[in-house]
Amino acid sequence: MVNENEINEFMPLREVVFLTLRKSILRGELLPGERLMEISLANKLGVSRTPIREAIRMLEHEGLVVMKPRRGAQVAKITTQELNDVLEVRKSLETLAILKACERMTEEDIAAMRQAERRFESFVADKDSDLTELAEADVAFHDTIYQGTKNRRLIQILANLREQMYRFRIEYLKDADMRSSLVTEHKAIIEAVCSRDSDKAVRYITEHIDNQQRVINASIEAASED
Amino acid sequence: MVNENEINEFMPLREVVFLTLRKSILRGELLPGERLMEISLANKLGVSRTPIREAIRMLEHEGLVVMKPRRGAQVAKITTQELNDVLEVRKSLETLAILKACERMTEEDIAAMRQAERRFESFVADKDSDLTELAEADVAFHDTIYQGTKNRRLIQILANLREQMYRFRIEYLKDADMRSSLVTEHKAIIEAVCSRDSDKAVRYITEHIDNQQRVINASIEAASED
DNA sequence: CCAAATATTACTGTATACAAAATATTGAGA
DNA sequence: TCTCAATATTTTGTATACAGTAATATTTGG
Repeated sequence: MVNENEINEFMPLREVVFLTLRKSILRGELLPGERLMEISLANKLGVSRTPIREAIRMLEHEGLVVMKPRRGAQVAKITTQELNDVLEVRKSLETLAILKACERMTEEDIAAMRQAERRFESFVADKDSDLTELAEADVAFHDTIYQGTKNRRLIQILANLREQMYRFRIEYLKDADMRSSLVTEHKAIIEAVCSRDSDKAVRYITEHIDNQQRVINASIEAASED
Repeated sequence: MVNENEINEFMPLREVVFLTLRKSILRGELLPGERLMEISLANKLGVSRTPIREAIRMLEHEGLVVMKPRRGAQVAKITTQELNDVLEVRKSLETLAILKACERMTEEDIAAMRQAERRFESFVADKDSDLTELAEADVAFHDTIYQGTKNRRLIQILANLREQMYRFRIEYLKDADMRSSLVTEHKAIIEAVCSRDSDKAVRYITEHIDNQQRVINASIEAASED
């Protein structure tokens, strides 16, 4: 939709601001509830209020910020309820995605998926790789599946739902055991897709998401005890 | 998300402009490919360019307009491919919705659903009722199911997907036979939900969407022959 | 009369200015 | 010292101004 992510010099400032603010929110640099004040943001980023406001409109529509009437924007708070709502939808759409991927992935698509998995695996093997790299490699792997569905709308919605959970994805990547079991799960998914075995693929992806859900809920429980 | 739809006088102009433009696009008054020029829109709506631009940012993020670099916004074109992409996702999420509705709808929710259906039925019976009323009553019926899921994210995404197809929904309501079969389908869905029979409910809702898909694709075929 | 070069126009992208509203602050009186 | 009102400050919402670029019209040479 908006996002092709190549920051070239012809990209409008609003896009740059949008990407910058979104990254800050998803990485937790801007905390939930924090106010986004236009003038200070404008000063910090060295632009005027106009592109700041337009970026906020985009973030608002994506659900990452909420507008308080006459009080401006603040970073959206995520409740356990909302997170589980997202996961419920996501599980359904991930299932649809893997089904369609089984039907529609070409040999090249499958090669790209294997390639992405190998990359993720190498980051897991490397003890020095940081969480951001790891998370990106995981995203890239799942993206190859999404792309395999050939359904642009599905790709877009899934990418969006994933972003809503970025902060929590980081959590479950901290655990080394979790990482290696992710590799196992990825490989099972790949094999199922390769043999076009949609029943198996659905089973594995469901398990994959369920595992994530468990870890995320546990980490929220832990966090709410602070 | 953005949309609580009560146009009160404290609503920012950007919201009013956003809702106005969206309605125009969905009702086909602004045609696909048509350019949205800021100054003329500003003059027409009696506001300055600022709220127009912010509304365009929201529409852009919703996918209803696309930005051509340095050429501004134009109404997004919908291809058959895109429409079928939307329908594929929608079928999956409608299925999820009816499942969760079976689990979670309260007696009041079910009463509201029956009520909405009766209203739709009376519009169908009335030969004078216009298509817009009919479409709204149909929307209201399905909304009661969405609300029954208690999943705000799901409600929001389904509402959004439905909007993408507004133009085509009108098509299949033109046929009187179609309308009465809609009533039958609605009733079947209600009974399944009432008895918490999720298998049956899923079967009926799938059929419901499949019927829509058939009619819409037929109407697009017909239209593309112009 | 046609084509290329140039001038003009129109529109976007960005910055800034101004008004109204909300919030914070100050000060007077009890 | 506390409370409440008046004032100041901050911040949003909207309008407008200005610059740069792409599209279009115009002119000029062949």
